[in-house]
Amino acid sequence: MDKKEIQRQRMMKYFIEAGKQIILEEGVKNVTVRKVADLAGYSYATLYNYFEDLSALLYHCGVGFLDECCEYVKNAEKPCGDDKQRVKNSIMHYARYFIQFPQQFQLLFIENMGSEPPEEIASAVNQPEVARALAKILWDYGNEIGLTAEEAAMLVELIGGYVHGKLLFYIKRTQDKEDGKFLECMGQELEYLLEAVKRSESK
Amino acid sequence: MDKKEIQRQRMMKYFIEAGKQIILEEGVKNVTVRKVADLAGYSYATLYNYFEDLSALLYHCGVGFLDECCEYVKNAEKPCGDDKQRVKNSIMHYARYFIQFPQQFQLLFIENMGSEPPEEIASAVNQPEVARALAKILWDYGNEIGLTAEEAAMLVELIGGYVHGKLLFYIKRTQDKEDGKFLECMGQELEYLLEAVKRSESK
DNA sequence: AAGATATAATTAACAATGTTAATAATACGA
DNA sequence: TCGTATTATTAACATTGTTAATTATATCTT
Repeated sequence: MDKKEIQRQRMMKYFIEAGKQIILEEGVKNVTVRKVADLAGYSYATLYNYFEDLSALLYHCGVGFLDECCEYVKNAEKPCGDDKQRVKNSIMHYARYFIQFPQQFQLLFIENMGSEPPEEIASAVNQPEVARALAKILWDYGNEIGLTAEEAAMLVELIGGYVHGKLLFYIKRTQDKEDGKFLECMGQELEYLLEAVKRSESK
Repeated sequence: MDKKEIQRQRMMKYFIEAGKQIILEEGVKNVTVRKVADLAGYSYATLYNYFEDLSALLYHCGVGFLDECCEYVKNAEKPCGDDKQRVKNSIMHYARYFIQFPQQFQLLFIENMGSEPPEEIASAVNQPEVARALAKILWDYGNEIGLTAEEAAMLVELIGGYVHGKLLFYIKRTQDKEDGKFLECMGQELEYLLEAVKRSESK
């Protein structure tokens, strides 16, 4: 009965894996219907039996990468250090992931898909688990140091905006390759912000 | 002698104006060599006598928009209010410009040109006047409230990252149209950050 | 001023792209 | 085993950026 569904899922996975591989090796803008189908072992038109269009396939690739990113961040949680350092470390690992895989930032935050994500993965795309997890970590920290709910929410927005803005600049700059320096600066700036917020609270 | 140069500049302007118009009316990704040339009153191949390729034309459009943005921000400077409010207002106007003209943010910060900017406008693209102006305003403010040079530099990075990150999210969300709410939140968040930094300084 | 030459503009053409329609192959049920 | 429904493939189309070949225009020399 849902034998068909199993087969369909499997086919989709073949195309998605091919797409992810090309994204990693050649970049998002080099993903082409024919290349993906070739790599998956099918003809280009076959792809359209499983995906509305190319952007639907790319959204599915994005979900896959988001899962990997989420796991990457979770695995990096070290219990050592004080609360502020733990929070900072989680955010830094999130950034580190995209420094390591710039194409995924390109896909998830920069590339214009030209159409909405497929319904079945819309929430995974628009409210990614990793984003919610980081927001929660930050929110809890805010509460711990005595921020009001509004202040904690603003802190989440401030840091979320800051991290993605910096990453946007980093990814677009083709020449800057000194990852270490970039992450080092980001660490200092996060440290400064978190410390300022904390000290401002205990005025 | 440089009669030729004058003519060349004029021709370039025709194409650039056509490009800017299409960007405003149909968006960056709908700019096409043939459309631009049509609107400028020439054949598509003629464009290549004046621009290396399409992305060179787009860079020139970007410079034009950056100039307009710079003027927009400068004209919005109101002398009323305290230092913090003046600084906040400048940043808000910068953001307001891109809320009003999302296509320009798309062009300047999101779109992947696929090649480096033409040499003669590389600095205007990479270190835009408006960015330097805003950085200076913020830096001066940091000094006024007693920050060290390093701290002031970090504040510039924090706010620059934050603003562009938030704009990135706003521009990519196709459905959210409530500009007022977005700018209102940004105002509150900037206020909170600036206040936190100030209070943290006068510990 | 007239012909020769350099410069600029246009048309024709190409390869690559996403996408769809027509066609071939395959699987499945009676 | 035959007929039908499903799935895969090939052919085709319109657009895209870009270049080569060709035509028109301006400039210079005598």
